[in-house]
Amino acid sequence: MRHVKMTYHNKLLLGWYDRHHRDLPWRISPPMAARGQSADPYHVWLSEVMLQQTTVQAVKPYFQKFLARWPTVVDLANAPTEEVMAAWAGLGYYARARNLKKCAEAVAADHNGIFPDTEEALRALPGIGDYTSAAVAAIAFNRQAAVVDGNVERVITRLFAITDAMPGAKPLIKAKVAMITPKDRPGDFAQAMMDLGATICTPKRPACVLCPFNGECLALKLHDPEHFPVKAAKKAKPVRLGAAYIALDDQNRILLRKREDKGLLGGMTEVPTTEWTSRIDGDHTDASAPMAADWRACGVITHVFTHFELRLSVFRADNITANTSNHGWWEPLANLDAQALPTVMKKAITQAIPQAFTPEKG
DNA sequence: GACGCGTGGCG
DNA sequence: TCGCCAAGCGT
Repeated sequence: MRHVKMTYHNKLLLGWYDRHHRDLPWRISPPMAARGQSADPYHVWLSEVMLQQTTVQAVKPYFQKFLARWPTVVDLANAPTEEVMAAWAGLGYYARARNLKKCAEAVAADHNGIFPDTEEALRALPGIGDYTSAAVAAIAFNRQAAVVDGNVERVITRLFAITDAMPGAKPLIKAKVAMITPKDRPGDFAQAMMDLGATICTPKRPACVLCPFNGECLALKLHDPEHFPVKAAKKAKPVRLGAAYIALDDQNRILLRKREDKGLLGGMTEVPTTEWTSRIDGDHTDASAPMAADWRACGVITHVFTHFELRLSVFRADNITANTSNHGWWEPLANLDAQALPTVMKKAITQAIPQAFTPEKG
């Protein structure tokens, strides 16, 4: 009885998916899929890592850029880490880029440049967790893996009206997904569930009237789909303060440094800053600057990270004698676009030098 | 299990 | 305006 019901779910969902197929750069065309082709594992893996906690819109240009520059996983494995970090700059969660490089190196060195085709073997690679291993196994290798991301969690908790709070409900959700994942077209099933969550079963104001499950959904029967999934209240975001120093020499070069490989913005490039503390220690001007100079205040920029809000006072000084710094390097302003500068650093530099960066096109 | 970890878009 | 949050992973 239950098996018959779930088969019905699959038909509803895959029917909807075939009618609403989204043309994304990492997917193969429906005619190719109909011929039994699967997407390139390298493309699937690269897109899935980029899509971790990141919107399709933001990922598209980065995916195209990476694929054009490093057409195969071996090309990526052989690339200089600094170039990979610079190409990732702006996309966020930079540990993903560090692990992306490590994963490519592992595939090249330990798997002959060929991605392993099982969920378990994929799960052992750097940066590949429960979600990504299942997604790559299902989408690239046609494995019957239970793919659970934030979209699927939302769809499943609504479909079955699961009232257990997150993240405690994850095992139950995984079990439900495993129960309804078909042996036939598991990759399409996974992508259909995620597309449904992204376009119909949205966090706010879901379009239930258009949903293929609207005759089955228990949360809709309760007239409260927005109530699912149940989540615990979040903590308040603390504020941290600091100062950033835009140092320019007489050749129009700016002083840059590389951050430690671990932690916040790990491995990325920055301008000199003070520590980011919960209160102002000293006046955050000349005393905390990287060198003595005629520092001029340029205003304050605010940047919100995952777990705190940062307010940076920006200072600028010109015509500095370059050898007065004993760490970092002096980079011509014309080369700023090619640096591994995270968005918060671009904001600080732009505050002091409005025309520092070339606007992105497309 | 809880926390650290970016960014940009949207209502 | 501003809080929410998006195809999670590592520790």
